[in-house]
Amino acid sequence: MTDRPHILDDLQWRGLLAHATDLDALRAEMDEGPLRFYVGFDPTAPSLHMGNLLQIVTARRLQEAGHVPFVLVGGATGLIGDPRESGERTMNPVDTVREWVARVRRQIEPFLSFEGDSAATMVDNYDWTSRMSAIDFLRDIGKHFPVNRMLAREVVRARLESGISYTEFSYVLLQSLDFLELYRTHDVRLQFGGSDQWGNLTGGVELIRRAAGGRAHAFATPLVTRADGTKYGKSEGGALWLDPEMLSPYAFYQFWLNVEDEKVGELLRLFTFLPSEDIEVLERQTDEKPFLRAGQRALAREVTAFVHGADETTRIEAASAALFGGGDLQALDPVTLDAALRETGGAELAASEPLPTVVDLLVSSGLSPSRGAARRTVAEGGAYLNNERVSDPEQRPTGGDLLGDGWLVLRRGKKSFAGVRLG
RNA sequence: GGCAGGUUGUCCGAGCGGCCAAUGGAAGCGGACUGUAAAUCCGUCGCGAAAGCUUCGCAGGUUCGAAUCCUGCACCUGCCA
Repeated sequence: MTDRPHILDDLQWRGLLAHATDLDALRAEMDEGPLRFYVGFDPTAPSLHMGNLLQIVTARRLQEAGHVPFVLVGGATGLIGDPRESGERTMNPVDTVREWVARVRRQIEPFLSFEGDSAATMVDNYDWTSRMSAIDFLRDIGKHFPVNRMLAREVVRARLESGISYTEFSYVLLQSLDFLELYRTHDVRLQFGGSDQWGNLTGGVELIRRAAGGRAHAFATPLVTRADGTKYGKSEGGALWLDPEMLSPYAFYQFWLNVEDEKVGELLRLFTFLPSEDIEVLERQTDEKPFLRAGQRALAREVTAFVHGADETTRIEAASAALFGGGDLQALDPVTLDAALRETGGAELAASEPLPTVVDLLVSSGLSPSRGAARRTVAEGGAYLNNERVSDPEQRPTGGDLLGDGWLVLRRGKKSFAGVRLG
């Protein structure tokens, strides 16, 4: 191992410390030896997404620096719901939450090491929360939370007008209880999370101080936004899911590849494990020759490889090169073409005579949500068959249009490809 | 429990008996310019080839005709108890 910077300096340099409790004190504790830390994920969906990925990557950085992760999946908190400004959440059915807990656990496992000196531990707050009686909860936990302070929290204040249930209002107590529990049973002394969690994080630190007379630490990672300040993490058709069933690795890669120039450096720092020297070189390249998209390429490669694996990433890069290379699709060898179109997704149709119209193909490939939308796309000049613009919605490909072993390459707009295979 | 106000398309938000598939904004989508970037400009934006069909919290009703009026129900907000 080369002489790496101190983990806190690295996190700082990467811009991961948006808020933090006393960093000098935290550093002193870290320097005494491995520190046990925790980060939690509530099962609010069947898959984790970009925002959670930042926490996972951060946990991994800390683990690689020798500290010991406790990953909490919120089987209990997921049943309650963290208040958000947009309004009261609909409570998810118990069975659904239980299933999501299992899925999220499985999803996290590959990203951390569960063996060796700094082996991670997976915990579920349902284990201790469900056993607690309402009396104990109110006496032992509730007593430490002044309501006037709770009311002063930003989310809560935002919700006082529109309304907030007691259920969501109590959320911070549960998350604070988690920290206290892990502090007591496993000597966990650091929690981090997204900056929207800052109130919940400090709630736990405060509770440990009041209830156990202990000292704990917390830091929050920044909210990742687009250059114009709007929220990130949207890809075509929804959130940037980590589950390959919910968002294809190809689409995941494309998301990172299309990041704005202004954000490349920031995202490289936050999400990749590249050393600072490499990132600085990429930042300079992006600045001087943005059209080469060196930063975006590295970012997309690194993050996709972390989430979906190096082999898959190599295939995606080859697919992207084939489809966006500007070359003649006819000239591509069938194996490359076949591999590329498998990455983009699409459809497999039974060969029929005559072949379906372009409109039908756009719909069956998933590129257009309805036939009306597909017709519109054609009318707007945004439909392409084998990279040639189509002007007649009723146009039907012929046998001569089939590439490789029976593929048609559909494209909507500049960058949405889909392969339709007739077999 | 009482009184008042609210529930409109992905979101915000107009409409208050026919001219409403429903003004406007945002998001989305397509085109132009570029670098598979941003910004900008233009177009588009329920389903259907069309006839037409389904939408304005839910269920009924009045009317030739309802998002618009009436009744009941659900949920939300405020004031009172």
